[in-house]
Amino acid sequence: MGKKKKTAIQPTRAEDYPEWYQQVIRAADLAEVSPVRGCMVIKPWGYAIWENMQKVLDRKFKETGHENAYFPLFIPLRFLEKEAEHVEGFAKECAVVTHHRLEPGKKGGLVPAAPLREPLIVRPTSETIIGAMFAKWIQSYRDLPVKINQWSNVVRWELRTRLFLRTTEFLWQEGHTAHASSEEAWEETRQMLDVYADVVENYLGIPVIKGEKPEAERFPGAESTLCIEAMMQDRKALQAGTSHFLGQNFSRAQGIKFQDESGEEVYAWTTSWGVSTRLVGALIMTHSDDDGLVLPPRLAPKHIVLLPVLRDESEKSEVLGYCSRLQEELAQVLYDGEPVRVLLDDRDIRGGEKNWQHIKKGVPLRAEIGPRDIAKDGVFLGRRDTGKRTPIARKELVETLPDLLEEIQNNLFQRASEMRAAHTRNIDTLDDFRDFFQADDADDPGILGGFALSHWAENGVPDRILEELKVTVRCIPLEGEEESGRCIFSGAPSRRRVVFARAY
RNA sequence: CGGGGCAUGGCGCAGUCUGGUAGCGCGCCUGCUUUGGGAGCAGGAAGUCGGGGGUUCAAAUCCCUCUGCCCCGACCA
Repeated sequence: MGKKKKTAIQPTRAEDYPEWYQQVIRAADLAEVSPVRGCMVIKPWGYAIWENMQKVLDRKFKETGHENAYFPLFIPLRFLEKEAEHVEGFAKECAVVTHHRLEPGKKGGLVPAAPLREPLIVRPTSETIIGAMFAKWIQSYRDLPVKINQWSNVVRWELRTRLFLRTTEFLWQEGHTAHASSEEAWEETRQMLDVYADVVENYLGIPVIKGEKPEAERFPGAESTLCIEAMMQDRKALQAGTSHFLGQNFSRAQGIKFQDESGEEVYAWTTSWGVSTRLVGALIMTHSDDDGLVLPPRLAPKHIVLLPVLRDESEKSEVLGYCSRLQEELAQVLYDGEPVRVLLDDRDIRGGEKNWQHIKKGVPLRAEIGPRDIAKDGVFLGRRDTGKRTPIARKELVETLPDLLEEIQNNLFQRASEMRAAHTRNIDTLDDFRDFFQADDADDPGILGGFALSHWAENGVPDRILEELKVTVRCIPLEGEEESGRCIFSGAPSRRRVVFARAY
């Protein structure tokens, strides 16, 4: 009997994936549930990851001509009522503010007093309030396009929450733009999807499929919803970002109109697009292993942690001196256009314990530095992605650090791509489809399927087999070759395969 | 909103059926010994047992009631 290898996270992914996810978050100290229903507290290590995402996204928004602004948290009820589909889509999950004062209650405590004349909705998304402002700002075709982004929090009263993936309040950015023509708005919608795909693939290291949502999954009020879909390690799909072409639906509802070059009054074409702290969840579920979080270097709050090996007092000052000189030296090195982020962890706790903490937090590189290493003017370097640990000379470390970090970055993307490829199949019959999503897999109990690429024709009728298997159409891919075939459910003609999966 | 469960030191739990001095593991603090992959031993701090009411000589335990949370379903970035 071989002893089971001890993992830092228990249970393992194979044993209980949802519980593993929670434990990774706890072990990496990313976030925890708050005393407030459905809301999380994002702790410094988790927030630093989000800040790094924000930084790169914000830069790309500005490079594509967008400006940041800020709109109110509260939306008057009547604003939301203007777009019928939109109201219906969000009505069930809104937090509503009905009072503006607290008074001592008769039985003690405090009770709401002073009802508001009109209830205020805590924004679930800001199309309506931003649209109302756009209507004021836009009069002439010369005022267009208007391209605004807002970094904010939103509230959706979800019935079931999971840290980062779905919480009552979450952080996100929402882009809102208005254009003079349909073509230009479409171009914007598509451009921002490309920006998202770029950031998610090249910074988060998560391969995505760009696609369009089928009608049933569209954003309420949108004419088209584009999305990027990623496969998590339990082979479920996670929607990582969306970009909506809103047509003239919202501009009609909110009176966003302008005079065109011929003097005619016409409605603007609008878009909206967003990504949220859910990306942190995607990051966790894509790269982490049974020892905890694994971070892609481009987003890691720290690239390398220096771990002094302190055996006794006499060596302490020499070791710490070497470490802080190395810290300064490494901080001069540039990676991804910025100084390498080095942490010197000189806390007075045991070396093994300390080492494991950084493994669980996903720091890409760990350098153990003791008298033996210093004698050779080097460090003992551990890679989080591969688990390899080897001695390396200080000079070589300093010279190759950017390449090494980039290699880790690429390796993670590569690994995730291979994982996705291994669980993506073309499927052409109903039997195969059913097997794919429900056959027993001895290697991964409870983890089934993946992405099934099958022909499908949208007919508005929910399919019983899909409901039974809990599978949905994740997207109709935008890229890749068309191929004529027949819908595996209805037999109706189809021009391309779509992505089916279980989803978060 | 339907169905099921739970509430006991910071975290995870036992104890409740059968009422009788508040327990365990982890974590935390102190000391000694250790130290190149999650240390060992010894000592210590920390709980009005979710709130309110009742039964009883006596309630974490029995009864009533309220509140909160979790799981399954519906909703869902």
